[in-house]
Amino acid sequence: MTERGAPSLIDVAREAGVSTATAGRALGGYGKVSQRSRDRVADAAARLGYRTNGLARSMITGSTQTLGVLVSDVSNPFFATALRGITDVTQPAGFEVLLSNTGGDVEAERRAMAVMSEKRVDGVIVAPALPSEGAHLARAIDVGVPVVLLDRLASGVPNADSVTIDNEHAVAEAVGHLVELGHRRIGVITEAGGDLAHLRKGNRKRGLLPSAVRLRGYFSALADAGITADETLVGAARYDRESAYDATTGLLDLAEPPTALLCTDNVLASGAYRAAQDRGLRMPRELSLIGFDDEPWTTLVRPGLTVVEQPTYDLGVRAGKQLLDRIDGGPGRARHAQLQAKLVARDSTASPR
Amino acid sequence: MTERGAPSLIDVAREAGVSTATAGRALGGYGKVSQRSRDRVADAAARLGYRTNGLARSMITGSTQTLGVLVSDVSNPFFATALRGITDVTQPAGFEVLLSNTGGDVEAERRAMAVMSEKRVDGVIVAPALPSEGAHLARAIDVGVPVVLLDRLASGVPNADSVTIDNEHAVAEAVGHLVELGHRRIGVITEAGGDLAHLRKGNRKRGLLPSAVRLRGYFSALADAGITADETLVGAARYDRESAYDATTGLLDLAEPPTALLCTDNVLASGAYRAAQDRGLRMPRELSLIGFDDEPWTTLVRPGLTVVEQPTYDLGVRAGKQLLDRIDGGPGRARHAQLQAKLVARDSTASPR
DNA sequence: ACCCGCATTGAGAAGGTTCTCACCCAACAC
DNA sequence: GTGTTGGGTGAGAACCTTCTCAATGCGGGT
Repeated sequence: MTERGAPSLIDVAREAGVSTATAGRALGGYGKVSQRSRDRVADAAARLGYRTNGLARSMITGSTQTLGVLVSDVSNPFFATALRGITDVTQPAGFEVLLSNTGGDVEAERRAMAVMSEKRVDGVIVAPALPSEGAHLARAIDVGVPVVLLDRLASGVPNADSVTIDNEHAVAEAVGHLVELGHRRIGVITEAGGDLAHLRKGNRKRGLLPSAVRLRGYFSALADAGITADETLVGAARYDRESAYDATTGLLDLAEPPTALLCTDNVLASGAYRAAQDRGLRMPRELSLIGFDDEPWTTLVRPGLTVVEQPTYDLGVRAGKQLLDRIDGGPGRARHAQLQAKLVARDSTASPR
Repeated sequence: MTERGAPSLIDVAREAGVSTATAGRALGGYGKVSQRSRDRVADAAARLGYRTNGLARSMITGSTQTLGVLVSDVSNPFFATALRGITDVTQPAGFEVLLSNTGGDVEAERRAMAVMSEKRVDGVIVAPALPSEGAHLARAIDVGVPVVLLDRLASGVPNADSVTIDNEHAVAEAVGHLVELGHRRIGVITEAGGDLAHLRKGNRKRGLLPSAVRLRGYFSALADAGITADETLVGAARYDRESAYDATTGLLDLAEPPTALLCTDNVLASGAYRAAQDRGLRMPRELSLIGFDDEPWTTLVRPGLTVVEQPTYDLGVRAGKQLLDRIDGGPGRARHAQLQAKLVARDSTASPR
């Protein structure tokens, strides 16, 4: 049926009766070719079913027209949406996306980075699994692969561009909203556990997951409002709904439970929402709840969930654009873009009783 | 800073004092190399910061260890989840995924397929945007690129493997559930418009979108239950929530409105749910509603939505496995896997008043 | 008749790896 | 001593394109 071994430029050239140089020029759209030759080559190529060998081309041109994207989980709506933003801006520019799922494992991320590098991608967008570890990213930049950080700043990677959300401001707005409504006991459900004292002291943003930045933003927003933070109101959860459910239940069981709850993430928010529902708590009268990141369900649910809406799609778009710019412009001073989230007040927040 | 032009195998060989052949063997893990040579080469490579050039390797081995994935929208949870299934099974096997968003446009899909082909991917998984058009897929198979169809069967591609959901059975179960509860006027909200008479007559599955297959399943399930279908109960919508909202409102405005509603998709289901809520209809007492495809919100909402749960993640896993098998085993008779969906009864369905 | 400029073309190198094949040398059997 | 194995090695081809550079043909000016 089909001859194994696709026809090469040499075959096309022979069929058209020209040299491979001319055939290449005609098909590749570079250099000068007479109309006559162009036609004959095009004919021959069509006849043989010729497909350019991108590998050979990339080898000589030094460009693969391919970008690497490294995220921990594509099935997470946040990353899926950002990814869509990336492809929407890079595909029209002629770039394809090589996707890698790191599953949140730094070692996997390191390997993936090496593979990207071997495959000679023209650049990489990465949401570092563990922002404290950036050595492998720095190495990539050293060998000439542009890197754009997405959603989180890794430490030890001074030359990487970044596109992130202004989490501190976002949380400040959310806390401000609650304070304005009259809340004083404001709890938080967060994925970021660990040493709270240490977290509250530091002020660097590099090396922290967004949830940690948000948690710190929560503390400083409380301070700004003149409220002394109560660390028992910090509900630490793993990154899943059930865990958030339990953490929420824990806070509501306190002798003096919070009158409002801020979730640093949408997955956690769904768990918290559920916990409040199951307890028969009337939102917003008996509990105010704020989620992070907008999603379809937040408007479907009764009461509708007040959320901090992240410009997730734009995050991807900006990262894609930034990478294209960097590929085009070559190395230089790193650029850091920070997008603003905005509070969308719905019916899950109100003044406490 | 960094010397432009990465070190090549030649450099490593010189540094290690061996031939390029030996250096290649040591680093590539093929052929025989003495321990002594292996060590010296490894040292030299580390010293120079050598990275294998995957392009050159692929050119000679004929394998890129890369798979193409073509979907209409990665940000759609369905595709995002399936994609996760794909990567989870193909990455451990040493394959990377080249992703392309077709946006549901056949022309874009055609172009993407050409690019994949030029980049010499080892195989492709595709959810055809327009199942009636399969010529470009058939062409890929002809030139030796294995193709696995995901979620929908394209016509004119006899040699492609496929992994799909048994939509007919899934819908039959949903309709059966409603009939059993006593419903006779069962409406449907669907993305598949067009010629109903023609659709009801045919019985091929190729060339139809899942929503069309489901709509046909709806008709035959009604027939099986001895209910004569009323085509005014078919609410045709575009593929978005607002349109589903309107279609639902339309059905509920009928002189004899349906007592139960089946949605052929989760996006449509969210619109329908909203419409019922806004009308003040008490579910399930005044209206029973069934969605398609499970998602977090369906359990968050009150009443919880009864759904037909698709094994979306598994769909991806199976497609990935099938493609690996095909790459491994070479061409042969096409294999078609069909996964079963299952009805998950929650609180949005009950007997009509 | 001669030379110049211009448009087009072709031969061959380059890009970096793996594969083929011949060769070397030590070890071992007869 | 000769023949035979076999591990280890290296030279060079092969993969397929783009790039470089020299060469060709031709019209027009002198």
